[in-house]
Amino acid sequence: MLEKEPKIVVVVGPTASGKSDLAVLIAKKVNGEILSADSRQVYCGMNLGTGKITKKEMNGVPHHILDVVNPWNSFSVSRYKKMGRKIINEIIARGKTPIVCGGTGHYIEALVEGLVIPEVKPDKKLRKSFENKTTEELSKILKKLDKKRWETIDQHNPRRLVRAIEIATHIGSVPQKQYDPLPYKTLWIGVSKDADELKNRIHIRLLSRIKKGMIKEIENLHNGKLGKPVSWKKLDDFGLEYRYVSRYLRGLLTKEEMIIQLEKEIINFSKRQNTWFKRNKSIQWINNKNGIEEILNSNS
RNA sequence: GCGCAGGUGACAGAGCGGUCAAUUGUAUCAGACUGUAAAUCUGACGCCUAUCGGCUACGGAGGUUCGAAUCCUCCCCUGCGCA
Repeated sequence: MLEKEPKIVVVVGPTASGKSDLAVLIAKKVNGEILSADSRQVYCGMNLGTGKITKKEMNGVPHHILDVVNPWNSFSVSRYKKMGRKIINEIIARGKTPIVCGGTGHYIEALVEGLVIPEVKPDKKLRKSFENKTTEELSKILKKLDKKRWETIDQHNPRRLVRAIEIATHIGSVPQKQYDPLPYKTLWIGVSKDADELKNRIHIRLLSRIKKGMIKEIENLHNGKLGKPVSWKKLDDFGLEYRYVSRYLRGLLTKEEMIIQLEKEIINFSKRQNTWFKRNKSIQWINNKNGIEEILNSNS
């Protein structure tokens, strides 16, 4: 085994599992810098609702890809991958270890495993024109444009269908799925918690976030206190805290309903995250900070 | 205790003579994932069976009917109104 081969560490797991703390701990041990892999923490001003790590919690460890875009602008996996790759190279050039930490599987797949994203930018006009089409209609359109992709795509998913049509109209067809993985040795660590404990952590964390002013944070986003107002639609699309708190602010839910529904959604989300990570057989699962030392040593 | 409204699968809540193991939502379980990914989407969900199919079910007990979750009788229970 090559001694000096650059290595990266990837810490994954469902929301509220304690990834961020663990990543900081690892960073301290291996002289690392952290790259967040979270599709919501990239936005400025979305802190409490996303559970973004605080300066204090960072404990001196540099963190990247947090607060890189304003919430009224859009972001994408593709941009994430480009930014992340650049930063990883810089960290390695500095002789340090990149630690990717987050719960957005798709982003990690692009950044680390190298899922190649077709170079077709979102076409707002096209998307708008398909807004009112039924799923069946979209499916038919795709079938005509790109039979091959049509055969494998989820026929019921309008969002995917639109994207596939978008790619096909711009470059003829959807290219085959391919990967350009990072050329570094990768250590995958997953943080797992048993279902009841995770639920409990989610519950406690939600109440604490509300107490710290999460509702105000979201109200400010919509009121434009950060520069430009973020539309209700956009907040709804951010999901979870942003979706349910904004529905409460709009008077669509009572505070109690908001909390109950939101908590359920967070739990469901954590299950979806688990489903995603489960298929990556390289991940070594641990349920607390103990034993992390062994994993780091045995794989170095 | 008289009046009215009800009792349906884990819960909510449709169905009101056959096409009902029973619409739908929630919960639960499993899954997908090519520039929105905390988004978006799929499947299973009474019991037995690989499948065909079989069995038990709509508060309880009877009854009418070729056939009842659906109609009738009595009983039990719940909510609201009047006492």
